[in-house]
Amino acid sequence: MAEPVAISEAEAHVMQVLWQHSPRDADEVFTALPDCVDWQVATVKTLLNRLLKKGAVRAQKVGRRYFYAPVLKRDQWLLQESTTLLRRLFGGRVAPLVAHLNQQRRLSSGDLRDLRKLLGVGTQVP
Amino acid sequence: MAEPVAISEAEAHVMQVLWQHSPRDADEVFTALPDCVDWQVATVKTLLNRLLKKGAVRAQKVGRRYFYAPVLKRDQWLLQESTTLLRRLFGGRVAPLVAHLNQQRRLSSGDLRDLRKLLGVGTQVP
DNA sequence: ACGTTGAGATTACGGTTGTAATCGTACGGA
DNA sequence: TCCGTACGATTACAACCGTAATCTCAACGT
Repeated sequence: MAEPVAISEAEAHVMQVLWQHSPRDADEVFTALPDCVDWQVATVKTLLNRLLKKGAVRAQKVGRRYFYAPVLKRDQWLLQESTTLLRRLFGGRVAPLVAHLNQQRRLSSGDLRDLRKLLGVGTQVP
Repeated sequence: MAEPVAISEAEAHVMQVLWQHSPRDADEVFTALPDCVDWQVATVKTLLNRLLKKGAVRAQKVGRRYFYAPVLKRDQWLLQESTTLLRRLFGGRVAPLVAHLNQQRRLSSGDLRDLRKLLGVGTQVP
């Protein structure tokens, strides 16, 4: 049934690099982290262990070290986080979010174009 | 400058009732909470105090009790939470979120209609 | 004047999170 | 064979969170 594994902010950074490419060992995860994340290796190991305990990643021992791979799927995580936020803030629907962003002038013309394209609005006069 | 006052989940519930109507005292907040939130009055008072300390609400003493009102604006909060999530998950843009929901078949026809209306797609043949 | 009571203030306490340092130990090199 | 080293495992620790109970003191009623 897959209970909703809750991933913290920091843990999510680790997942991101594992989603990018896996399996990877702790050190590889460490070096693959974006520059904006400035941790010690020890921190990465802690997070990997927490993720293991949560069942969000799995580890395979090769020699003396472990290689980690995601168990939680990225799509599942995206959906979970998104719907949680939409529920908390906008009654679970996405249109009010877009409306809000629009009202607050936070939609670029690029955003609008992408959205229109998505919604099949492209069916105009060729 | 208004630093981004961070509101926790539980605190947000309290803010919601204050945004609905304010000022209110602790007891009024307590009774105005939705049924799904099942707290003791003490809990509400704790949260109100934490919000006070964070500067998210302000209190005015009348007789022996305090009446609370939001300082943090709802719109500001909505925008903050939304953009934070969009940044964390979708590179800060909203179209990929909608695309994802769509792919995962999480957009109802009502959602689609609302979105189209919002995006001025309504300009069709009358 | 005094006690009751009800409001806010203080304290509690276990869990999670961010961020590591340190410990223990198995492998590989000398 | 012995030692250093490089990993994972264990431990640390403060802040924040959810969730309250208890304490304290001022005001109201008698």
